[in-house]
Amino acid sequence: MRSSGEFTRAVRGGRRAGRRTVVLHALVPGSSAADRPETIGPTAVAPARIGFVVSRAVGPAVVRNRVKRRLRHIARDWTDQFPAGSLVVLRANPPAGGATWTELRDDAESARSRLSRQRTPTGGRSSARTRG
RNA sequence: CGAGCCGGACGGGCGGCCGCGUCGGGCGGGGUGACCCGCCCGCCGAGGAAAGUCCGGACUCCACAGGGCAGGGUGGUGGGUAACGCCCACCCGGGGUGACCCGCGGGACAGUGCCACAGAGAACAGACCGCCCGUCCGGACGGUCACCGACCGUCCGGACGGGCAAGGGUGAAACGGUGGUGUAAGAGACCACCAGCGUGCCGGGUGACCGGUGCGGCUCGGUAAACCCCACCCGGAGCAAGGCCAGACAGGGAGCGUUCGAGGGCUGCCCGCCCGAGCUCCCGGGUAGGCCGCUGGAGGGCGCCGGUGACGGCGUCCCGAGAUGGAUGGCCGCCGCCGAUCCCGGGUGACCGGGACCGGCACAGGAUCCGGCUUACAGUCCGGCUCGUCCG
Repeated sequence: MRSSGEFTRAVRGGRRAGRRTVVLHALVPGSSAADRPETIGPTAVAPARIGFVVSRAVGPAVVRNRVKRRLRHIARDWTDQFPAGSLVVLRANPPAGGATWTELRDDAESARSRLSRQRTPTGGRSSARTRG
């Protein structure tokens, strides 16, 4: 995600799951009439898109860049974990600057499984645990 | 060997797997086209401070970048440089035994302001204690008169009048210092030397200034990161500069004005100059996308020459980030350095050598590009120099 409008819509209109180091927002299309899936071409639907928010409260530039790179690494395979057209925002809390790699990964994956499990289209809850 | 001063360099290394960004090549796709997208392969991919954004430039636009006032900056001298508030050398002042270090280092007889507390007195200053002289009072001792008492002399204490500023004490600072003459006691009151101020001459230096010598009045505080004065410098904005393209919409109303000039620009004002037919406000609507600028430059390494040096000249070789929600992340192996624990060997011992395992390895991330400054920083290496001790 690149535009600030998309970030605002995802953070304000989406579901939220908070952990110590990160907060995850996910806006899934179809939940309301205003959030129709964006279309590219006549039939294809855009895949889920992800954005990151790392504020100055996390730390100086070196720390912020490292946190953002780690979050990007974690979220590499998340596009097929959310329905097409979803807007997903992964935001870092201030403790993320001092967290280790495993702490950050576990928090982010925990938040993701919480949101993506409840949004499985078939309603099945056992098949959503695809972590690892 | 110990303590220390100055300068310079580095700031983890090698390798494997997955992933990311630019560029080049290949294949495929979209589009009339400019161009864009996907996959594969290859090369490359953060710093000495990339930081703070404090100075100086290059570059871009403002027509030229004019004069005065205001404003800002700099402040020993000479040089280096594209330029600087930077660097080098020297001068002066201060500190250190020394190598060296520190200095926002013009002007306080152009003017104005301010100097707290303490202290007697703080800027044409002042007399608390004190020193000296005189008068008076009291006391002690001695002398004279045969005694009480009186008078005279010496000493002590007090009051009053006057002289003094040497000594004590206060302070960051007390209107020169030392010695002498002088005096009732004293004082640049006078004398010698010294310090300081002003001024003349001689010598050295491009210069700041230094050395020597004569004269003068005798001493004349500090603060200009207080106003101010003097000299010199400074046009404004900044890569979101600026340029090209694509795309979209929808206009309506009011006011001022078209050479008798609205409105702009040149800095804040004035003068002077230039552009000039649109400009301002209200209501309503649309867009905020792409490309260029964009990285080879006052660039770096080495050698020679000039210069005390900063630096300059010549020759030769090398150049391998250009993102735009902003590319460096994840996992692993070996080595290096530091710290704790344990084991083995040597030694009476401080300790030395070897091994195992655990933990740690700083400060910090480009955004137009350079030259500086400042600040942060685990640790390592190199060179030069000083002082002390011991040995020869």
